[in-house]
Amino acid sequence: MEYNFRDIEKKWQQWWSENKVYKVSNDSPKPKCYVLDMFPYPSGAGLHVGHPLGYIASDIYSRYKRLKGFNVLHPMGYDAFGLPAEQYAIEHGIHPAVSTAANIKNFRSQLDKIGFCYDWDREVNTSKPGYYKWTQWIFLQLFNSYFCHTEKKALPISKLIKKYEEKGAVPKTGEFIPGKHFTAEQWKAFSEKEKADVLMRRRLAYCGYGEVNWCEALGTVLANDEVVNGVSERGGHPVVKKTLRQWYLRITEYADRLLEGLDKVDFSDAMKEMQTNWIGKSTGAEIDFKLWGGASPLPSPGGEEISQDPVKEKFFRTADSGNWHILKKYGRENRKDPTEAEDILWQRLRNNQLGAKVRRQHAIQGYIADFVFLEVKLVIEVDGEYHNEEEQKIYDDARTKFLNEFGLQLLRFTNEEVISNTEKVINEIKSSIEQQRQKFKTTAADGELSPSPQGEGRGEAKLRVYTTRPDTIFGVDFMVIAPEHELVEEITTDEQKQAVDEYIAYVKSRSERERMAEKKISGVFTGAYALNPFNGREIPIWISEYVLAGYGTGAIMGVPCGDERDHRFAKHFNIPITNIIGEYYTGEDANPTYDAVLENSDFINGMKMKDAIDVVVRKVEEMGIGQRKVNYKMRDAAFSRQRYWGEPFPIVWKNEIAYPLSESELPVELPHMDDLKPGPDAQGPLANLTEWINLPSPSGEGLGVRREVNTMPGYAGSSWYFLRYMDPDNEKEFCSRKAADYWGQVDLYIGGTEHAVGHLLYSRMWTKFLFDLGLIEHDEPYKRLVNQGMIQGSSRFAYFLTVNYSSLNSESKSTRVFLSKKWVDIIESDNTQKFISEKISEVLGKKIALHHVDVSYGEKPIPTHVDVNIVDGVELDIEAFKRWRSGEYANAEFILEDGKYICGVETEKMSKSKFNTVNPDDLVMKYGADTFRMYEMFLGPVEMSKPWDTKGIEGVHRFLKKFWRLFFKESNSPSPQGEGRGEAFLVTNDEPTAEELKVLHNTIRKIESDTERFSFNTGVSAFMIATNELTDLKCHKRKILEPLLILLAPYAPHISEELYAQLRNSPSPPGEGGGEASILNASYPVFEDKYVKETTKAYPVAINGKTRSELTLSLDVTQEQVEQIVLQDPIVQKWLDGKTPKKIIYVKNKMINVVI
RNA sequence: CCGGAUGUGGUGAAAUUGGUAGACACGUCAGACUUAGGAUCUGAUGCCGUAAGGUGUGGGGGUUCGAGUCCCUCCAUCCGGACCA
Repeated sequence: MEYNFRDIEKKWQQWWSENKVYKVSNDSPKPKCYVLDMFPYPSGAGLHVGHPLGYIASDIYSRYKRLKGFNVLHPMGYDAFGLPAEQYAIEHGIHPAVSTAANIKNFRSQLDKIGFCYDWDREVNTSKPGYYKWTQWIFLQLFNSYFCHTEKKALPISKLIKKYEEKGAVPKTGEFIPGKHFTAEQWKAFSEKEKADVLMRRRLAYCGYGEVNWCEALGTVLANDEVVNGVSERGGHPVVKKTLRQWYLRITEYADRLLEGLDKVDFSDAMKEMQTNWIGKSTGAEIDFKLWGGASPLPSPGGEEISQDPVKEKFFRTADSGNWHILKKYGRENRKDPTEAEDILWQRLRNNQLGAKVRRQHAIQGYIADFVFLEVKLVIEVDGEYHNEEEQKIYDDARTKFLNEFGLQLLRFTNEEVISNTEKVINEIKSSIEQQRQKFKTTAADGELSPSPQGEGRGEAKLRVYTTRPDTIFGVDFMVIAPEHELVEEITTDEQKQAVDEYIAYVKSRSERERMAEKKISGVFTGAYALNPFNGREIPIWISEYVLAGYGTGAIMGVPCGDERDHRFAKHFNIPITNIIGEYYTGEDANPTYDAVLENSDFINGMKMKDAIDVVVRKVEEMGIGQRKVNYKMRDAAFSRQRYWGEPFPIVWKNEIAYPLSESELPVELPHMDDLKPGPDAQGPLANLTEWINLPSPSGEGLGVRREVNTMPGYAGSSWYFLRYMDPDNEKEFCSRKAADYWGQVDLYIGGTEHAVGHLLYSRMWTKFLFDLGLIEHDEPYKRLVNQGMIQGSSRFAYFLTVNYSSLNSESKSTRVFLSKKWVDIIESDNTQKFISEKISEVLGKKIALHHVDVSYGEKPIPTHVDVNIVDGVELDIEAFKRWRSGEYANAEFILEDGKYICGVETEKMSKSKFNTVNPDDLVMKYGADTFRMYEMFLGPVEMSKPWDTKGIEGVHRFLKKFWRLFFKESNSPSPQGEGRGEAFLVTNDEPTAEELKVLHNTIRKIESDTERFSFNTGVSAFMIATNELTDLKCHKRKILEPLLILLAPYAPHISEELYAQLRNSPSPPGEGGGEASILNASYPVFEDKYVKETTKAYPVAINGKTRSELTLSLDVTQEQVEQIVLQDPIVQKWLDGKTPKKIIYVKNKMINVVI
């Protein structure tokens, strides 16, 4: 009887499905085991052979654990929301719901063919309301929670409100900063809007502002990888950064716990390192540097006294050289100090008292305004008595003009006005704010939440940097600020303005990715200087894209002798380098050492760098110019997308305040839309659905309640799906506590490293959050993580030259001539084109009498991808190639080698466009699922990336056939169908020999340990070895084959199930309820040491480390005995050549080495 | 650029703790059986060499009786870098 895998696999897949053999119960006396594959996105391209790699590994493991007596949860489902479906809809007019459903259907049918043991009754789909209701529900919990820094966990926001009502938000130590801190009384006086804004600063899901890649031409926001060289991938339109209101998850609050949690999980060190780096915790200090105008003092015009305050000095110097009166202005200010009037006004304006945030003494384009409401562009000036002075008037007018040019409204009061008629002044300011607000249609929320790296409520002109190396403070030779830094505009001098503007424009056109990937050093000098607070040294301030706005303060101090990037920067721009680390710095390369003894470093001279760090930080804190600071590279996770195909937010807006919907209003279903074009003002498509957006006001006031139109990102649904599998149909909860407690953590999670920092961190955070709320009992979702390698494509290339020729009786023609690889290599190396040209003439000449042939000399053969499915190894199926691509190459000519066309080979990413994808369906059809599964495993270690080559699959298929022949004699003559086993069945009930038992038990040990440690490739090879050995021994004994079959069942379930049934003398599947007859419920064979014990060992005998001989010795020989035996060995004697060995090394059970 | 990983025959790979490098397969070559072979079986196969032998795990250096494995250094390739999932 032959191994008819098609019938066998079909039969058993059907039987498994009909009998629901993979259905898993949440209630079992067996120990539980949760094996999970990373959530697949059902892409339109379907599965290629790379995808199932991890699924097969986890399937083998699941089946293995089941045989070992575990209740195994092994589910599968779909991360069905996502950008590709939306993009497909825009391009092809197919609704995402439709294409996604079709993709899922295809996906499922592909999976089914491979014979996985998923419990399909637990399938989940993130785009179904029954699922995303709970995604929205969890979002609401995040929205309604804050992170308590004392308890280091999430708590309900109601607790925070209570705290504010009772105690306000006052600092335990340090100064009370208006705008940041407030008293309980102030809290109570806040408007609803103000309260909402304050709370928004703490919610775990919050609204803020963020930059996106905006493409005006496409009217849409683009993903980073949709932007190439500053233009959109589709269409090549320009892309710029645009600031939009966005939702965020405050994952940064969990940074420390995400780091600590890594100690509790079994992830690879590489994975832990990647997450650690991503979180990027660093300890350092923030240090303020005062701004300074320039290196050499300008001659003092008119004998005016020059300010001693470098801050103000700076603005004098950066002004137009003709503006000598500005000096006067700052001279005046310098004398003035905060006036009584200013103080009065400040007390009335600060802290949002007029519904807008105010800054005092804030620098704008080289001017320092007394008060500025940035959000409404309103400037308040309080003047002394000297505004009648002629020149001051000129200046004031010029200034007003200037401010107007920048769209700033200026309001001017005298000191007396403010002091004597404060209310009037306040009212005037109030109405101006209103006017301005109308004018700009901005909201209070805009200004409130815009980042303010300068510190709240204080407009002093200083540059705050973050550094992890405060010890290098005296090695600072320049400052670098991010191009987006708030100070850029303010500090840039007129001379440098053009250069800076050009540079900013250049940076704006680049993606963050490109900025970080850029090798070339770029930057521009602002013209401004900062002062080193310790020695007063002037430090030039530069702008460069290698400093990112989002990290630290968006400004760094450049220490070229100690930092590689700073060093390159200094070299490139010829900035002199200060050496503070003596001979540690060679002048060639930076040395980031911590061990050097500091030089040129004032009060820390002679100190070791690592010791100096603390000294400097303390000094900085003492001086009040900065503080110790822990920083994280990780940023809060952007949680909204300007897209259609995602979860709608359960949020409505009223008067610019976000209100959560109640649980009873969930799910907020995604409304149907036919046209998915973007909404106005960079909003997502949902913004076009007026009737959906606008809701009647709950209090009956009519209009004004609008739905949130953003949708959630792809990782929303996938951040908690592992919990839904535990209780997929629960309509009352996202997952019952009972189910969550029963299944607990995922015991084994398999997926690619591409999720290392995205999905894995988010889902870990959500788990911690749900844990904080007391909804689940684990705060780490995945106990053990295995990363599968990527299967790359092995592309095949054909090479052609375009040849022009003419025959004697017709006009000239042009044709493509494909050259086999050999000729291509010859052309590339020897340049023997004449030879090739003759070949071409020869080929063409067979058909027509040639008159003239013209090969474009100097042109190399052009490689073109060939579909790997029409190439056998490297040999091209020319006939198939001619039919390929609707006959594009039907008329091409071929120059062969040995009658074959040999293709070139290159390893690339597997993708349709490279014609190197291999569909598992085809392989399953040709060789069967069992062969396919085992071959995928046989390719190499699961964790390793490797190129796919279908060639080797034959070997695995041969193995299964050989294995089959241990049970059945394959007859050459076809036997009548349905006859079942007859005399062809070879299995006997004879007692096995010691040798046979040794083979079996060696295999049990090997397979068990290999499966346990995911070494499936060596596992497959162990099956091959066992089968080869048993074939040699002509072993057909039940007592050997049945345990072997159980070992094989996780790897090749179909053939095992069939042979198991045959062994049980039941040629057809057991009937209903006959589950115990299935191999799935067999018990795993137990390894017994006694069958594999050895008494002797063939030792390699090495002379000076080189193996020269072999001696078989008993395992219990002593060193003396070994020396004696070894010295008598003729080969050893030959190598000794009469000499006495210096030493004989004998390692029991390993080797013997004779040292001469 | 930053971070991670990987480099072993013609190919995929094995060598679990520093101890016989290349198991198991693919491919290739030779042979057997056969009307036939893209079936099956047998043998050979890292490289140089008729052989003895030499040489060999990306390159260079080191530790060791002994290094694919440990250390230093250089190089190459692949993956990820926050709106692809």
